Amino acid sequence: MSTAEETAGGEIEPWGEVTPDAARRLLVAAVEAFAERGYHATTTRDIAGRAGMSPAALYIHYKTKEELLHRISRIGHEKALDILRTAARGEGSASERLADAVGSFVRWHAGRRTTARVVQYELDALGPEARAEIVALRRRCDAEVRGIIEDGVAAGEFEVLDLKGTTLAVLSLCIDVARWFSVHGPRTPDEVGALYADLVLRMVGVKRPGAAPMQSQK
Amino acid sequence: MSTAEETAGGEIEPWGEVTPDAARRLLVAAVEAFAERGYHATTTRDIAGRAGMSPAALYIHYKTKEELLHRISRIGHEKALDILRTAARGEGSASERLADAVGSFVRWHAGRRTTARVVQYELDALGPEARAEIVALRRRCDAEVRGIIEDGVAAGEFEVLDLKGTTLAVLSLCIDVARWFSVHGPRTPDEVGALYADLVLRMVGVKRPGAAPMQSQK
DNA sequence: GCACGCCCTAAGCGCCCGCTCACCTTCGGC
DNA sequence: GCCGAAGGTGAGCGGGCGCTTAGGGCGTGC
Repeated sequence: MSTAEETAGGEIEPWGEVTPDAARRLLVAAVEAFAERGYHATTTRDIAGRAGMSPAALYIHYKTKEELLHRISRIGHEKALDILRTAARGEGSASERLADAVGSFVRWHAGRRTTARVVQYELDALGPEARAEIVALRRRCDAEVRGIIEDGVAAGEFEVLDLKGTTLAVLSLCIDVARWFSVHGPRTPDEVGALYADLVLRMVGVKRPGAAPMQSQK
Repeated sequence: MSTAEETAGGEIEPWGEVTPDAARRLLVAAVEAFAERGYHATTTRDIAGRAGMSPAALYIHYKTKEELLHRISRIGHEKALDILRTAARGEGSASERLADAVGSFVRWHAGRRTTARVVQYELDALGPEARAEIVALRRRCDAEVRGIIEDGVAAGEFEVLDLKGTTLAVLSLCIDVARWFSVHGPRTPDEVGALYADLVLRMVGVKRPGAAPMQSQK
């Protein structure tokens, strides 16, 4: 694999699946620009400039500016769904799987904040068809989390009054990390993940969430 | 007061303080447009059109499009701060005040979703000075919530491991309501407020949050 | 009854947007 | 060494943007 699929942390290199190289550089530039300024405030000239190309080069690899956003959104949502699905289908109790899901989901939103910001907050800039495709992926994310909580209720581990509302709140809490998290802030993605896993276990009524929590880094 | 300061619910009519009438209509139109499409995707022609005026009329009352956003943001944040301050300085235990703060804050984000969306998500479109002013208001909101949680910890009602992190998460949870809430959805603002008050009490470690919860409307 | 000041409009300026087009370079295959 | 495809560039088009300006109704004071 010449495109460096694996990083030191064992994580798959993001955007590794996008080829050729020029198309990937444009896409990465677009993610940065969209995250900083928002889709509508970003110009195609800015994207091309960040990728070290002329404005016209963008249109060799992408039909429109919206196609860039669509591709980013789909890849990002597939990654998010993958994270939640892996945690949901893992071994362990519902409490462990929920903590794992929230922890890794939050780590992704904090660590890959630029991508997450675009993925979670620029949805409305897509046209109706593209939007519908992405919304379907989001519903599958919701179903994964709801499944874990249902398991916990069935097993008597959790105590929730409103299954759908609680699921919505848990996902909402995680997603909003992309809005406020800053690399210059006092917390690492791991720390936020651990904090949020604990908070979510409390939300679903686990008695002693701190008994064997995910370890904070410091 | 000829401008209908009070509504049936006893709530102050929003934007009642904005005069003259034409300026208020333009501001309300801008709130709707910004909430629907985002600040950058909204044109001054669209705002003026919604207010039933020509594009030039906007500039009689506002110097720039950004001044509209600034005014909306300041008024909205002052309202949000007022809601939290009222709850924080009320009577009752820390649990009751926290439930009250979260409940009313969430009701505002759901019931006045268009305003809240602009206020919470279009901050980055402001210039540096205006942005700094709004950020200061946000910090005061944070301080109000943190104060209640501190009180609860001191009184032995709450059990939190990370005061600042928990405060951040509580506010984040409430704010994100503006992103997902829909008037076409199955929940009323009151119901979401009650649900969230319960979830937040659980997050801070209150043992039996449902013992005397805020009543749902139905 | 008429001059004045307050709102508002029609028209349009200068700019920059998304996107296109004609042309140029590079490079592997034979 | 020539050729065509792939991938790039410079210039620029049509249009919509934020905002300005000259001037028109119209209620009000006297």
